[in-house]
Amino acid sequence: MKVTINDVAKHAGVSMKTVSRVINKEPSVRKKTYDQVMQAVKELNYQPNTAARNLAGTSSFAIGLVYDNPNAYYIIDMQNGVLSRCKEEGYELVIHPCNAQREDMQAEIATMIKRSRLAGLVLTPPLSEQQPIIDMLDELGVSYVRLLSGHNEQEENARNCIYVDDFAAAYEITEHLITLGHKHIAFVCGDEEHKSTTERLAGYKQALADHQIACNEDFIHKGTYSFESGVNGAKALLKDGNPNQITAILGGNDEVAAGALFAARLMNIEIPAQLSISGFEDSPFSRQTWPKLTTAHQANNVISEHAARLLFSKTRGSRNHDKDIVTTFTPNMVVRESTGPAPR
Amino acid sequence: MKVTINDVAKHAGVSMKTVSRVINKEPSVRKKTYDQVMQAVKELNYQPNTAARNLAGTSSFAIGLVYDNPNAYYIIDMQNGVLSRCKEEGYELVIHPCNAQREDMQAEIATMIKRSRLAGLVLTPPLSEQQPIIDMLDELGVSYVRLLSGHNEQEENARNCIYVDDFAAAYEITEHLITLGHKHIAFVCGDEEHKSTTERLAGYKQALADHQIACNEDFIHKGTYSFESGVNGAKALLKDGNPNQITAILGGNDEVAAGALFAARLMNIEIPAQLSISGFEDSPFSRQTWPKLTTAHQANNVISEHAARLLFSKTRGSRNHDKDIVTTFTPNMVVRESTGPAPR
DNA sequence: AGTTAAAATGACAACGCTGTCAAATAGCTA
DNA sequence: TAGCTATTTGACAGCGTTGTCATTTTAACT
Repeated sequence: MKVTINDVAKHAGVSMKTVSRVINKEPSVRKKTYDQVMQAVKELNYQPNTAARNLAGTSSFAIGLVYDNPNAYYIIDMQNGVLSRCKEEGYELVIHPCNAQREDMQAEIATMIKRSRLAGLVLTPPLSEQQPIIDMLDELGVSYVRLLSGHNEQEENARNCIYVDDFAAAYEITEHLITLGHKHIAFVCGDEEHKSTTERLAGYKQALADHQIACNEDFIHKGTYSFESGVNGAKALLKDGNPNQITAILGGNDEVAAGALFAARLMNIEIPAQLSISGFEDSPFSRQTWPKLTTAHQANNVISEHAARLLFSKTRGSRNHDKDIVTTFTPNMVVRESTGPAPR
Repeated sequence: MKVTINDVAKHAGVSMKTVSRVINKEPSVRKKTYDQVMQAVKELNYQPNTAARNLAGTSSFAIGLVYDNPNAYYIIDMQNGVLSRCKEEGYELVIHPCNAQREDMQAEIATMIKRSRLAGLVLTPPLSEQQPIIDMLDELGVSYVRLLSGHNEQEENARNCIYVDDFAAAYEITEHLITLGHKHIAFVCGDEEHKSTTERLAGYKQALADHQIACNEDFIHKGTYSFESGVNGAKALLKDGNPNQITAILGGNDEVAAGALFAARLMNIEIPAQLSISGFEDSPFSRQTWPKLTTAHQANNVISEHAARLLFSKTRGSRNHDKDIVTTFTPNMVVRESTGPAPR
């Protein structure tokens, strides 16, 4: 029933170690030997025991995905991307949702790493932005890859980062609205402490500046990345009969935009005839509102797959070529029905 | 740096085996000894090595979550529920998304079980409904828990099932609509092969029957559990000026309902003034539409936590008491703004 | 105090694999 | 063909736990 490496070795007429070499794709195994072993593996339907490999080997065959993010779509995409890479490499994925608020979060992560002897970690925002965590990981000597908002700064410490250029995306969307004739464009920010918020806001401001549109601080509403925040933000911006004559709202993400859409509906405002609204991220969500959201497509599963790729390239003896790993992703604008020409 | 069980043993002045007993909460350890060991564990900050435990022990410290479901909210909730239980028990969770379409799915699952020597499996619908998979698991001798639509039938093989009573929930929602005066109530089904579809449809029919309302097969639209299907379903049901005078639509789930909402909007139908729409599952989604959806709340994280609980109660020497494990959950109706009195 | 059963603890060999290092073989050159 | 190096293979000892079973300690009796 249970097939061990020893069985395979006997069946192929070689030593256990040679089988091990084949399994691990180590070099210096003659083609003929390799084939013999593979044949035996197939015939016996041998499955290497992960626990034993983890225990005996230098590094384990598991990586971790750590997140503190309430957005289900985001997480699932991230997870799937990393998972697909793991499958490819024969690694296991240990997922670890956590709460940045909690005091013991760091200790918890450290515990997990030790217990599972993780080979590496993929960190998603906003955790990836927290220096204390990074410091702890460095101290523990675990390799990790951070998903960050921004663009590759060519810095030394950028080696283990994957960037999403939110600045560029926000710039593009804002410019799109400007081209449509909008002059009073508001922005409902996501969580202040997320770097994506800063980046998106900066892109928005830059686009305004480049088109000689003064940036009115009243047009910027501070909020969080949630539907409710979108509702409140839009309500606040448009209250008292929209004195600022806002004709477009940029949502911090799709949920915020959906919230703004919701608020607009409550106020009997026609979208996009009277008000344009755009989102961010292109979650499935943005296709399930009415009207559908203009947004910036961010292929989270691809991004996270590359994160895992990068991690593996560092973990193992760089068998992978770093060359084909993209480290900066720029979301593309997707124009749908929620944005239109500015009303006059 | 690395603390082993041996270090703890020395520090506490006992044998390795005794430390092991403490770690595993085995009986027959004197309180005094127990305290000594725990103290040493704390002082040295000892973390048991999962790989070694998996290798040496009879069963491993990992369970698997297998799913084939595109619904991100559903998966995340399920995952979180199982994960919280795992954390409690010191287990790891191996997640395994898969595609029921693929030929090699079964082999893949078997491989995963063998590689990781999983202690058990949690199966979510629709995979949990597929007999071939169940047979394979039985053959492999792995313990598992199935999440199913239906109610506990007290059958022998129901021992490892957690039920969600979709029948009752559909009945409740339909009755709610009937009470509001609706007589022409349509149903947009989810995927035909999902048991939840059958159950929900049956509940709907039963409610109609109990209230002497004839069931018109034209009111039943076969579709899938997707937004698009909701759009298409509603369009089909209401086309040509709504000849059937449908005043309410029951969506197969929240996404379908949101799709119906979308379609209604396209047709300039007021919700709920002209048409009531209700969903199913109470995903975050249902609170982010306009108007918010009436739906049936299904606490997926609680449900899955109980699934894990049940699994652990079977896996280990029934240290857990089966008694406090709920095996049938009935979703509660949540009335929001998408349903209202029937127009006259 | 002496006997016996029950409870608590410990010694030691697995678990299935990989790292280390030594041995064997192959591929050269002279 | 001997002599040498580079390549390929194998023997064996761990990795950090737990299972088995023997041993010691405690408790509960005469």
